[in-house]
Amino acid sequence: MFFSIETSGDIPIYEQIVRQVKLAVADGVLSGGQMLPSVRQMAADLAINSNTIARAYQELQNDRVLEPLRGRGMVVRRDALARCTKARNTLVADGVRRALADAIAGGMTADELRELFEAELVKQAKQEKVTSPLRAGDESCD
Amino acid sequence: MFFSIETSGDIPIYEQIVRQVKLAVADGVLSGGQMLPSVRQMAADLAINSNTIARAYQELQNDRVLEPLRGRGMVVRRDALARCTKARNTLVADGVRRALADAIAGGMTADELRELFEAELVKQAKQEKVTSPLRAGDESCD
Amino acid sequence: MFFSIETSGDIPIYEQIVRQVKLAVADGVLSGGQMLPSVRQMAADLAINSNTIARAYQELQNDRVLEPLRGRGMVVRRDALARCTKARNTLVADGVRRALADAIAGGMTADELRELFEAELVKQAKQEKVTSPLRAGDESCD
Amino acid sequence: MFFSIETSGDIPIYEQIVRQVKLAVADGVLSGGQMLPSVRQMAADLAINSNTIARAYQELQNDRVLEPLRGRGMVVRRDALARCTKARNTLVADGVRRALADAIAGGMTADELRELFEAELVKQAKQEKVTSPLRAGDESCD
DNA sequence: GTGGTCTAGACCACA
DNA sequence: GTGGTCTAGACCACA
Repeated sequence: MFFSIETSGDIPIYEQIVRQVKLAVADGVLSGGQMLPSVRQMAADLAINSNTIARAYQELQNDRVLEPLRGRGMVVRRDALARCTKARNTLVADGVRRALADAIAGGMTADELRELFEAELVKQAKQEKVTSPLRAGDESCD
Repeated sequence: MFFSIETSGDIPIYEQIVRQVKLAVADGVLSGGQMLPSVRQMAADLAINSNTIARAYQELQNDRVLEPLRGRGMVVRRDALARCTKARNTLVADGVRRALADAIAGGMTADELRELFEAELVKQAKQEKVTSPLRAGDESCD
Repeated sequence: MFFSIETSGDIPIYEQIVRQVKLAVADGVLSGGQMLPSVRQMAADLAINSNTIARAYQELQNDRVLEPLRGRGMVVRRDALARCTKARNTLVADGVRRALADAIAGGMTADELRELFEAELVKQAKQEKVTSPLRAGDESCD
Repeated sequence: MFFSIETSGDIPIYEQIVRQVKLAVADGVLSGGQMLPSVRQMAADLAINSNTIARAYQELQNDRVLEPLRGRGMVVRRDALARCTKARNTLVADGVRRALADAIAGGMTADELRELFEAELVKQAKQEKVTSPLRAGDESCD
């Protein structure tokens, strides 16, 4: 479990955690039945107040991604994958939609947009290679 | 100038105005020398606190998109187009970048992403035809 | 807006508020477009910490019952009625279901249950008459 | 004795056990003089911390449903039936009462409530036939 | 004025 | 040990 939290920046900490957990489940990095670090543990790891972690866990419970095992901690629900994949899709689609709306309102053409999209896609794909251990050594110059 | 403001939702009102003005300039709907409605006028039109409009205008002035016309209101600067086009590009690119980052973190493949992107693109292009006054009367059945 | 909060008892305060708001909307006492007391106001009225109220409002926002009017406060959403009616129905059905399950597991017969149900129903109906100002003076002996 | 325990969900495990024992006694499935599995046995069967079982047994002893048989475990008291029937009645009545209170607060009419109640009753009665060993083989198509 | 976030710290029930 | 709730109080952006 690796979370990267930005304490400055406009997204609330608990939201960052919620989003990262959901994306990790969608990605398969986190799967059904797996336990999450305890509230206190994670608070210590991230140097964040435990109330903030508790709030994130609470929200993940409301969203039926986690379930409590009484007295033992929080687990990823067996049926969380479908839900998180769906959440990821709407999250991404919403982002794309908003960006497109701005682009069109600003007079960008479809072709300019496609170009921009592909450029960002290869940029991130390249970065992904560097980050992920899977194909290390494979990446071209940066 | 038609603005559409959402008083619910997560984007501050003043920021919605700033963005819409910049995009309108980038699009060519607003061009150099054109005047904007007075703070009072716009506040009345949008049923919004005039401080909020004032703040938006202030930010647009800081960003050198508008300039005050001594006691007669705000005008779009002659040199605003290039600046707004640039602003639009980074705005869109940032949106795309964030969406891509989420998508990749959530395990979406490049192909799934391209598909989603194209789907949203045609959706918005279609809507654009209906909305925009440019080719009114041209659109086929919906 | 009348809320009755029990600070002792096993239901969290913020949950009590959430439930009462939803039921009030379902009942029609609270309707779309109506504003709720500000967080601070309600905290003062109920003599409860404002964080607790904020948490309730937050949950009501997540459940799409309330929406924020930036800088002005929280309003009941126009489409909240249907949602709250549904929430009420599942809330009540769940309660009934659990009670029935216990009853059956404990060997109660259907007829005993019906009797108990009707008894409680008239009891509460009577109390309702007393509480509600509509038909005061109408109630029989208690 | 078959218990079904939910480790997620809002009811404490020890309380689930207490309730299920009482209901079993009220139902006649468990009767006076009958022995319960030892704390260890039951903890092993249910894959649950033995402290939790011990706590449930303790509470059942306090409520005079079980009594210790000097070093040989716990037995159902001869006089437990009446007590458990009463407990069952108040348990069910409380549940019904709470559900009714919510229903009325939410503006449900008495008739809607009766309909809902009857619907749940037949649902559970049907399920009961399938579940219970009493009339296995008797149920019609589902 | 409005709501939202975060912290520090207390206290609780539960396993 | 686990999570959950609540308080007091600070700080923030926004209208």
